[in-house]
Amino acid sequence: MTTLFGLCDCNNFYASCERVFDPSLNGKPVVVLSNNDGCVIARSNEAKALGIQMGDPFFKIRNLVEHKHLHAFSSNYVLYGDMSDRVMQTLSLFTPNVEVYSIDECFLDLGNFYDVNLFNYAWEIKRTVTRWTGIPVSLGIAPTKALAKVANKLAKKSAKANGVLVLTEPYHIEKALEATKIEDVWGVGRQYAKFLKNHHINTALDFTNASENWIRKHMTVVGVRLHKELRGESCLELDEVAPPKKGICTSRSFGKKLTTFEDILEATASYAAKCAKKLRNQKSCAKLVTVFVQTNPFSENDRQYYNSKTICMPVATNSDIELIHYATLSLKAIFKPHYWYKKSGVIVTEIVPETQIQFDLLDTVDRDKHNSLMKVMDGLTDRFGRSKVHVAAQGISKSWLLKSDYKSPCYTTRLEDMPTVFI
DNA sequence: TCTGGGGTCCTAGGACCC
DNA sequence: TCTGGGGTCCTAGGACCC
Repeated sequence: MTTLFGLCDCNNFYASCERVFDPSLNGKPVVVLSNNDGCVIARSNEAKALGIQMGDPFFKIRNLVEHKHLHAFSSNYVLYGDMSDRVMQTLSLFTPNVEVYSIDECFLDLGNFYDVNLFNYAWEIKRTVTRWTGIPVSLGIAPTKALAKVANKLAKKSAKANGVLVLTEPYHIEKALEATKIEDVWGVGRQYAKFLKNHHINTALDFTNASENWIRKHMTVVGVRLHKELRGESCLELDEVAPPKKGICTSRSFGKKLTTFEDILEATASYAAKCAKKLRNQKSCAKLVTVFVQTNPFSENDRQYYNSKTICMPVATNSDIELIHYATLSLKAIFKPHYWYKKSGVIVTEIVPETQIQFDLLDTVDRDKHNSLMKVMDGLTDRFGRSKVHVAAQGISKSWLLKSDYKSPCYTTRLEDMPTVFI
């Protein structure tokens, strides 16, 4: 069977989302910042042209806001998630089999489309997505996922391709591999790129010409899979249904350095509640909860500390109340006074479906009561917005809150102005 | 002053068992 | 004191992705 994959990805996705709702930003340099307005995580083409790099700390480029009319936005994930759904829904009209690979990327199974004019079809997809959602996209089509990635990258880079590239002819595939630097290949990160270049493998084409045994020896079976994929042998299938997550993590840097147990507990309790909500969304429970804390590694004058503690809970749970309880115990075990803390996080693992929980004979928790309480809380959250109802440990001072000074309005959602309720 | 967050997969090595 | 092979499970660490 001959395989054929499309990879559609949104150009400069977060920056494009901000533009959809404020067209006056078109043609101007735009960046979107990470949580806490820490560093740059998305750039419009104009921002790239100013020399701004992915991951640049915002404080180092802040001067460009004034001097180069740079527009900077705090990240607004609710908006981006919503726009992502619209793009994915539009794409799924063009083939029944799609894999949402990330918030801004989607693989399309085009295995049944060999007899249509792929070039025209690709353009139809691109035009429709842009017309219906306002988000510009690029589309690469090729016989394997890794080659579709190559095609997508060139589609974006080449002025001639202008956002669409179909790679089905061996000659075109070879030319594309030759034009792709090894560090730009999907699955080749910084370490492998350095290693491969030391062995005179500078392009994707060089990589396909290396021996499989040599690659297995130095890059494990993952490298071998990539080798096959780039040579046109499809090894990676389309994963239409996302498998349930094996671990869920919520962690943030604080808006400022914290030192008291109470402040850090408030933040950590909130992260525990977020993990519980993520678990409920995927209808599962977790048995292990890990809490970590750390100081700011960039503050060279501060004494540094990192520690984590994992607790195995008696029964797997997805209740805010229980997770906060055990997260608190974990935090108590690792918290040390007189440090300036910058970040904490909660990780839940050993995740099982809600319906397959091992109960404990000595369990004293009224689980039915917890479950119905969580249902009520989720219902209120859905109606009135996030953080309107929560467990008291999450506190009201919120001195740990993230900085988010440049956030755009919630264009696609509306949060009612309701008072916060504690339980 | 100010440097993100959330994931996956693979391997090597140690502990332990028969 | 010396001697073997094979299996499983767990963990830490390293690589990668967006």
